[in-house]
Amino acid sequence: MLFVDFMLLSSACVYGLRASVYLASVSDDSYVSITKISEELDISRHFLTKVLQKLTDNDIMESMKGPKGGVRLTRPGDEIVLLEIVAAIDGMDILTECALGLPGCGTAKPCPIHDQWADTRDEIRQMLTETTLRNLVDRGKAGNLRLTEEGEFKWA
Amino acid sequence: MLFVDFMLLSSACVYGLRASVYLASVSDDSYVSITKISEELDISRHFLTKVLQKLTDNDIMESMKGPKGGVRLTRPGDEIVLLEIVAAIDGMDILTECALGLPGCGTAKPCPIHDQWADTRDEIRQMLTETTLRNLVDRGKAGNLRLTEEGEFKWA
DNA sequence: CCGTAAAAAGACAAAATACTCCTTAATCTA
DNA sequence: TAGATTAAGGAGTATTTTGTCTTTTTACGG
Repeated sequence: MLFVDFMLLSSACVYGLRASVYLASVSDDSYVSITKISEELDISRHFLTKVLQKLTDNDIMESMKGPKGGVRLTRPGDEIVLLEIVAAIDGMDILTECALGLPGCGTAKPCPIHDQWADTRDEIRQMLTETTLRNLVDRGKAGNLRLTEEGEFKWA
Repeated sequence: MLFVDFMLLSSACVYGLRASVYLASVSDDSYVSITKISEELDISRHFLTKVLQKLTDNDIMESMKGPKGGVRLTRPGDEIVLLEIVAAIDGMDILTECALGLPGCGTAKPCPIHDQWADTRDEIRQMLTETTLRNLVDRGKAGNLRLTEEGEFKWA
């Protein structure tokens, strides 16, 4: 499922976000297998496994092996903000790096675009920090919004 | 000159922006050779040549071959906004695509993050639309801001 | 204890991006 | 007109990201 052009977030990060929203939407405390998630969201199972490992490594999810195993969120959806997921998968660079790609750009050694970009970056950070998984689930359920390419996803 | 991590803009786009700001800063009407630009900004000459071809294809720059040839901006720096350069090199996808990577996401078929992301995207678009090359040159000259990694660049 | 189901881990393949090199075409200068 | 210089064009390389496949480890259920 390759989307040809440039995006703000990597594919891996988008998959992680969608899976996290999905888990938040079905959350009783039970584990959900990655196979199930990959089928619901139409994402490559093996690739999603690797992506979600980063989230378990960062204590955003926890996993259990064996039958009845799978993954689940470590905290309720209203306590997990999007920034945690983005940071775990793509890192914080998008929120710290210079838009001109000059390493070390900052208030001490700014490039001409620095202040302009810093404002925009703060908007992104604020959005990612203020939005919880629960917010997205509520919005998704209220508006019957899609979580898959074809829009066939049914909210629990 | 490979910057390892994820960035909002591609390397090609960053090179194009830096070269454009450079040209705007030295602009009399003369052509500047790409070799000169690549040396001033410490960018691979061959790669920069390809990037700048996209800008000439999009009538942001014009070129001339032969001795005394090179490239120059087609318009004064205060008439060229950053969005033109970004669109020519990276395309408009960053300003139209869904943050969840769902093709076709929009007001008609929104994903749960759509409205949230649309606001942020508008901030980026506004910044890229309101900022001219001249703005960056003025800011660069006023603050002696760097345009290269080592900050050795001298504004004309 | 055994078979099965699931995540974890690692090797591999494909695609996109970033970069290099070589040849060709255009234009200037002598 | 000839030689030099510079952009354009095309082919090839390297690295990263994305995706696949196989094996191993862990846990459940009989």
